[in-house]
Amino acid sequence: MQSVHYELKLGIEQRTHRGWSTAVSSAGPECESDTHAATRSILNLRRGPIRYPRNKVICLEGDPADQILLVTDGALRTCRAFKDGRRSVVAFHIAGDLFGFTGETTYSLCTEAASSSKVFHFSRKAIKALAVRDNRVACFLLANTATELKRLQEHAVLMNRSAQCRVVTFLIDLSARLGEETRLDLPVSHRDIADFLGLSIETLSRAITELERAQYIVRISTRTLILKDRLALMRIMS
Amino acid sequence: MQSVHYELKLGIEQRTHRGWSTAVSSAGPECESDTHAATRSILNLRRGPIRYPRNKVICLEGDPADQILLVTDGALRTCRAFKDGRRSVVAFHIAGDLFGFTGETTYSLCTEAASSSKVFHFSRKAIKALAVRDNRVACFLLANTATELKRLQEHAVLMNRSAQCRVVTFLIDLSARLGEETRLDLPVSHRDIADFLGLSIETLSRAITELERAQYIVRISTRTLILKDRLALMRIMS
DNA sequence: CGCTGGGTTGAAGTATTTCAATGTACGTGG
DNA sequence: CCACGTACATTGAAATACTTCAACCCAGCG
Repeated sequence: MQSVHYELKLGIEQRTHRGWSTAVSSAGPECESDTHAATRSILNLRRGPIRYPRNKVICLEGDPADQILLVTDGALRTCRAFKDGRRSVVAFHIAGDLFGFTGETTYSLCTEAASSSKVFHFSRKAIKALAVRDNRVACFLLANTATELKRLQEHAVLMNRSAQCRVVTFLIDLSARLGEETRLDLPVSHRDIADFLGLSIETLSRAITELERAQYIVRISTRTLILKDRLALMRIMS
Repeated sequence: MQSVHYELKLGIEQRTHRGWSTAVSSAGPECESDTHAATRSILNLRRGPIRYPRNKVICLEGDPADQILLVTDGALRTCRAFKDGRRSVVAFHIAGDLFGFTGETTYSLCTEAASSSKVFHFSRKAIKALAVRDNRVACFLLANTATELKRLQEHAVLMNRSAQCRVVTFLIDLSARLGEETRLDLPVSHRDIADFLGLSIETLSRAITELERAQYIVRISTRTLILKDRLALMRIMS
């Protein structure tokens, strides 16, 4: 295995990419001084990286929740499928995101590769044991879970808003997470985005078309957009 | 101040009520053995209880996030209001719920009393300091945050479903949280529920009327329902 | 070359919202 | 105790945002 540099991310601005080395998200200034040590301890427990092709199921709903994941490349989705063929995507996880911590003994959601991805696996038991010994680790996990919580709260807020607003917010948000101001390479399909935003793919498509017609964005291809007029987009988010 | 018994809740089933003594939610079996000690440590830091009348703002969006709340009576809502007069309710917090932990330095949501409520306040700094010294506390906070996360995930899933399904799920869910099988005393207004479910009050009202017409529930008053046919309700949740 | 999966676009259908009117509970003051 | 006002809830009819259905396009790939 090649030597690896782990870069610490304390804010989206500081995200950097170097090979497949990855940044681990940290929330707030809570344990700032100790975050580095905590991530290092955790990373020592890593297994992988394992490579998953697009649409590969990583954790199934109902499986024992015995692992925690760190995405180093690509994008994962946590979702639930219904009998009628519909599906909800609850969250996307991109490079740098550590997730999968839960109080439950089994996963209540399914985790799949939304695009070809690389993932570190951690034994939940081992991390838990580490957290009990070392409260920098516990604090780190707490901060991480708080970040996930915050993101989901914003998502909940978003769900009461119009299709146009949801789409724009998603695009701006994703561009921030990816650390790209203007060029946006969608790491997930329209289907995934639609299921995430609670819209049909058609409405999503139409919303994007509308944004292009208004000259706020430009479509290079279906998967890459240029956010041309961020101010106007922000205004739509209102 | 009267002597108080704090009852530990490890599952909804075990919830009990005795005077204003309260149960503190704990998520999963993670730190099971230590939860009691952790809650005791935390509770030593309590200030209050403070009584809030309905609609009283407790934390404003943008305020420094320097406290954590434990509801002992009534119900709170965390929400965000928009310029156009609309509002999203992100979560309800009822007796036994500890919340407000965040990685951010300021609150991103507003917390208000959804009904007349009693609340313990904790200094976030003090709790944080405690967590750093005592990792049972850190684990407890982690478990608690994980519970909040889980609840929000389920809510996200719910938002892609029909109005009828959302309403039924809300009712069943709330009855479980309140520990009442059949009789459901709504601790929040229809307005609040509608904003929580992303529906108009009219659709909410119609959905409930529909359930009554189908004989699945009975309306004692606008604020108290009898869940008559849980099986049928479950079927609608599908 | 044609197939397949994903994306776009238009027209028709539908669930939910909005608007408007009526009803009901609750607290206040006479 | 009743009258009154206000806030909340219900119900119907009209409007609409979004979905569904269907056709078409387009890129990647065997």
